[in-house]
Amino acid sequence: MLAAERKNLILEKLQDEKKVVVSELSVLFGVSEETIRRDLDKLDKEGLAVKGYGGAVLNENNNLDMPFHVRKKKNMEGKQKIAELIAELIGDGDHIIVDPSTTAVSIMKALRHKKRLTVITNSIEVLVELTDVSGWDIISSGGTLRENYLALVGPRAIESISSFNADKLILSCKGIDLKKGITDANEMFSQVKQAMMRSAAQKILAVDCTKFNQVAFSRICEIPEIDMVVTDVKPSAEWLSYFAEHKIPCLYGRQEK
Amino acid sequence: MLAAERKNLILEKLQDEKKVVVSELSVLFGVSEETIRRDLDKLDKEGLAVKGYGGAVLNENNNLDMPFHVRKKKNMEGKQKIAELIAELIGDGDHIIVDPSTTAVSIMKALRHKKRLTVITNSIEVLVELTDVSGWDIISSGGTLRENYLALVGPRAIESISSFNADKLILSCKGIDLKKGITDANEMFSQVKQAMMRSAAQKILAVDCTKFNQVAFSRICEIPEIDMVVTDVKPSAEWLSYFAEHKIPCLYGRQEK
DNA sequence: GGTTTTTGCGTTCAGCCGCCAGCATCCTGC
DNA sequence: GCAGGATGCTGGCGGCTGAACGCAAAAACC
Repeated sequence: MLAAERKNLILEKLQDEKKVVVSELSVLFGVSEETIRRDLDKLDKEGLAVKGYGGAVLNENNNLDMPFHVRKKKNMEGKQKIAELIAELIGDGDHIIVDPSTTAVSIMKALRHKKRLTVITNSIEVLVELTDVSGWDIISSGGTLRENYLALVGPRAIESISSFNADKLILSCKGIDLKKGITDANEMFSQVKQAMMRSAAQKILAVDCTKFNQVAFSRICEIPEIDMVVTDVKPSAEWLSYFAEHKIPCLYGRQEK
Repeated sequence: MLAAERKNLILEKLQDEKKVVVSELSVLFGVSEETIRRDLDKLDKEGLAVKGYGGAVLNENNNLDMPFHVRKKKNMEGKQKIAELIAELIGDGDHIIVDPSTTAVSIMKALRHKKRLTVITNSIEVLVELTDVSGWDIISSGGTLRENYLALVGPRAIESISSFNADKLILSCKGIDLKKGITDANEMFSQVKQAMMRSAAQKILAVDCTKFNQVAFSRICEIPEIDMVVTDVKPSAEWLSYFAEHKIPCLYGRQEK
């Protein structure tokens, strides 16, 4: 029995049972309790466990803030809430188009238990997220990789998306404004998104609260072209009356403003 | 027993059993423990294992730490060597087609300093690797995501690849055999690779030494259809004479057999 | 044949583990 | 609420085994 191996096994047990007891581990591995305590010390120092009296408990906190996805943390609960709402709108066997956004990735996580979905996307992150689901049809548009984005754009992307007819589009954007409509960071993206809108029967806009009253460079479409809006927090009265007036259903999570 | 071969076997054992013990490996391979330690050292440096007292345990961590599970595989120096050799064959401004493989990812790293390359690929990993290079044209074939692979396949992938005419193809495979030719794991992949061959003027096979005399399920092509072979270690006399006979240049790294 | 790489040997060094003593913490009974 | 016993923690010590290092021999490469 290797020291490192024992440490891994303790960690596994910890993850299964959320806690471990020094005395149990001692007899389980046939080593002294001091040794176990030293192992737990290390796990504690590595931030994987929290040592207490008589044993240790799992440090759950650590699973979420992985070193890399720092930027994705921005308004994670909001995106999570949106994802849950969207998941209720999608049925087994649906054909959906998804654009590139961190919200879209959250939505994919929330859709994992659905069956026989067909997903069409130009987002590399969405593809990566979906590599290990089974029974789905996952289609990547072709296209040119946009520098510093994990997204495919250009005429080839537009052309390939245009050849599909999907049930639903999950659309994201950089800004939504009463006067300027729905806008995105650049023309490449907005052109692809326009193609997506032409290829989907129902267009669902998934935006978190930070996008309201923002204007970005390139217009995707006017607001009434959207069939439904899903967001995390209740929009202002102004927005709600606008949506009501244009008969656009608007779903949102709990908390006010 | 080749050093690299031994290292690969250790890695396999490591992946099977999650841990290896220095003393065991020493008697298993009939080499001294220091030699084993040096091997484990390399595996540790490559991030594949974590060396500890008395042995090493598998490093599962790297599946999670990257934004996407870019799993590194065995024989990293071999792939590195191949990548360096390939880099010398590629000129600024070239149009190249790249298929999905870990070797291809290594090659992309080695090509980073080139200018104005056009890369056409169906590999998601290659796309991710290239998101932050500037001045290149990076084109993704469309297609269906193959479950558990980060690769696009199917008629759409084939169709879009067929619409290009590239200078060079960097081809990988699962097996190369004198009788059975060049083979890959499944039909989906080999069909796409055949399309790639039709779309490229020069076909360069990039394979590490472990692929020689291996036969996989689905044939990609006969060996003479390849224009050049690049590998990490000097192939056997049998292979060298075969290549000479068919006038296929063969580049390789240092060590014997 | 000269050079580079790989391997093995022997010495020195460092990490792992168990034991023990002293201290901190928890628990029970009153 | 508190006292005293029980249990667990900390730190030091020593034995042991594996690790690191330098050097030299051998193999392989050009």
